[in-house]
Amino acid sequence: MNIMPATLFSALAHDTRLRCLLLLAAHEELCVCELTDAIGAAQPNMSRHLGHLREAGLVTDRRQGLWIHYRINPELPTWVTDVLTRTAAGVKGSEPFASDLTALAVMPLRPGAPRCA
Amino acid sequence: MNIMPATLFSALAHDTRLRCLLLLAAHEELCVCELTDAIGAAQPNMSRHLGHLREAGLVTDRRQGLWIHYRINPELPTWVTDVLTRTAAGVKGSEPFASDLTALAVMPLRPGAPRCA
DNA sequence: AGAATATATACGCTTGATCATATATTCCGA
DNA sequence: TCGGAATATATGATCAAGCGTATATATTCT
Repeated sequence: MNIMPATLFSALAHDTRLRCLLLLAAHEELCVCELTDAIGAAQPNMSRHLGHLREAGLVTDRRQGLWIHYRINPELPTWVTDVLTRTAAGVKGSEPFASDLTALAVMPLRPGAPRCA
Repeated sequence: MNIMPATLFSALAHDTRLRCLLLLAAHEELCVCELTDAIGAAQPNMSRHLGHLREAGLVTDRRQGLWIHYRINPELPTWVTDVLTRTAAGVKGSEPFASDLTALAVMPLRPGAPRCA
């Protein structure tokens, strides 16, 4: 698995995408509706940003019924996951990243429940 | 010293700027002509990219006579320098970053000598 | 089959990034 | 004080990023 620095950093350069990645770094796997709800983004925007991350090779997707679950690409080179880890540590407790985690935690209907939010 | 993730990653998202930062990470302090020569960029472009890095707070500049020396801002939060260190380790030996270091090493007239390249 | 839900894509638009060229500024040396 | 070198900035053209709206696709449920 190879990734160009410009590809990585361009992907991280938009807050919506970085917020997605940090949520995924904390939760292993999340579906689009969870990310959309936690971040409060419009659905088409979230879809496009996730597509961006997918094309950059940073995340992988898995369809399960109606939902598509995203996770951080497990084949990323270690330096890339290191960058993500350090960034997560650096922004820990600051907005909007902190709110994203709590918003996800209090989200009422998450997949696995009969109906998604 | 504070820096927003989007600011950092936008700055790193362009190869010319990343190459400058990695050169600076390896050499403590470099003047514009050294960076321009090592990377092979057009002078106005280099100036604008350095201005971008300066406005982002990633580098500081110091004027010494004719030359302006740049260095990585020593007041950066640790997570930012961590990101830079990990990135440098990740791209070590790959192009164009490897060539930049050798190009700088063989540069004939570097400041301190009577005339810059 | 048809309705409902989750996700993705297409289109038009606005905004911002990058570059090439030209010009300005700052400083050195004669 | 004048000329030239190093660096910065302005300008205009081009191109990609991002967004809102609308629409398409896929899957499940009835």
